[in-house]
Amino acid sequence: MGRPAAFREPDVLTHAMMVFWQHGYTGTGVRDLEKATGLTASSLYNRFGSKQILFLAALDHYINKVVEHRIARYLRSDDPVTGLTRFFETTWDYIDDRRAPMACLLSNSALEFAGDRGPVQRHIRAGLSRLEDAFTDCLERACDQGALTAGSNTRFWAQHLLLCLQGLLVASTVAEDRLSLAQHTRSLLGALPWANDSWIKTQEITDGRTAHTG
Amino acid sequence: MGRPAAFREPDVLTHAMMVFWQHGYTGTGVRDLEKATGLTASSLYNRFGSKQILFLAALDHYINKVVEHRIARYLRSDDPVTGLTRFFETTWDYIDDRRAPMACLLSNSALEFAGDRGPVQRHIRAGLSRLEDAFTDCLERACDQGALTAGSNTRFWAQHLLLCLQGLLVASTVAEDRLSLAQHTRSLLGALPWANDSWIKTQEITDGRTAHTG
DNA sequence: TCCATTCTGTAGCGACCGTTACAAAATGCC
DNA sequence: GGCATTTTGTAACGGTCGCTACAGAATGGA
Repeated sequence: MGRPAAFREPDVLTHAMMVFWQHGYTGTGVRDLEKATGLTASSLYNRFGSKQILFLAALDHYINKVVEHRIARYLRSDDPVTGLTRFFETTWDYIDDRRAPMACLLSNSALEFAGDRGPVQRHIRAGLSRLEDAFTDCLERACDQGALTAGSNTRFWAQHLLLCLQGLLVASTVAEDRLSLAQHTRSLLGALPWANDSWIKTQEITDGRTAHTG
Repeated sequence: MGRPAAFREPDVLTHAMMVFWQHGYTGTGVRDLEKATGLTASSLYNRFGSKQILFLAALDHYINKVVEHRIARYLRSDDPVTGLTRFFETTWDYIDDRRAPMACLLSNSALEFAGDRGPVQRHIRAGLSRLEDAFTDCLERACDQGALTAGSNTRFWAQHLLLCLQGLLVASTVAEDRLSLAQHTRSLLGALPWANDSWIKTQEITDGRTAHTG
């Protein structure tokens, strides 16, 4: 009972997420959140209690929507190798759109709350773990298909990919050309324990050359 | 002529740098800068003109002192391979000291000013270029010594190391154990085009095992 | 219809933001 | 000692910060 809310919470979280993504936690004011969501501070506080809690909800929303969507689309695709490659390649798809948020809300928040030991860090870690698990699954399937050498430590390499991904995200915010990003992505993926020359073959299919060795 | 300043600018920049490093640009208030430097806002504004300009000066100070010091100590050491390894390994030296600033002022600022196209991004790029050049030099010398395969694209691999370093820095802010950081550092460096088994040999000297393949 | 409950809009709280005006203090030069 | 010049400390500016008190609006249940 009581007066029904005039908004749908997922929409509010999506808008809040975008603002936090673009301007960071500290850089986002409650007035910005009012504009982005179309709600008044009253409603926001009535529903979420504080800016910090709203931020945590937006973080979770990011994990459940953005991250999970990319996992489902690329890392769980039928072809794990191509999916993995596409996952990385699409990381900087919006790099030229200055109005689009940059990099990844998780990485951005990780650095902004670097000294923190509170709930924010815990939520970030949860999101990164989800990615790590998805990478592991993907690599497991690549193993099963014989693309990776049998018995590879998929958990380790998943962590490794996650670490490299974060580097790629930071680099993408200062990169002046996207070509070099693509080349470095090849290198990162090339470091995995590929079986035979399955990696090279995949690369030849994708664009017909390997760029950097010489 | 005129009244002499009661401070040495390098000291002021060092203190300002530390605060920005820990709390970011937006997260640092002028009152924080007053406390950290021991100066009043009057003096700060009289000398630097604005918080933004002071930040840029602190960024340059970081590049000229912190980054340059690490370059000189590790990347220009007599043994380029060991130097490179130590450079990475010492990245998370202060990870357990909660009062120490986290990660790297350049990476932190890169993400905080991700959407920016102004002077901040230019200063960051300048600092990263300095690192890239130092990596290139270091790899060149590794080539000359026969540790890397002759004719390797050192510029590319330097950029690659820079990218991986940034990933390592982000990861170090959320890492719960430093052991895995060390293992991933081995992987990152192991992806370089080492000649023969010079890399393996170096690793055996350092700690007697390679951790993750299995 | 009246009530309890929940949500919304207005208006404003005290605190802090980056910045500045202004006068006193400290120097070199005459 | 005066004077021009620069730095320093005090005090405060208008604006924004996160947040909230409060009254009105909208519901379901009695």
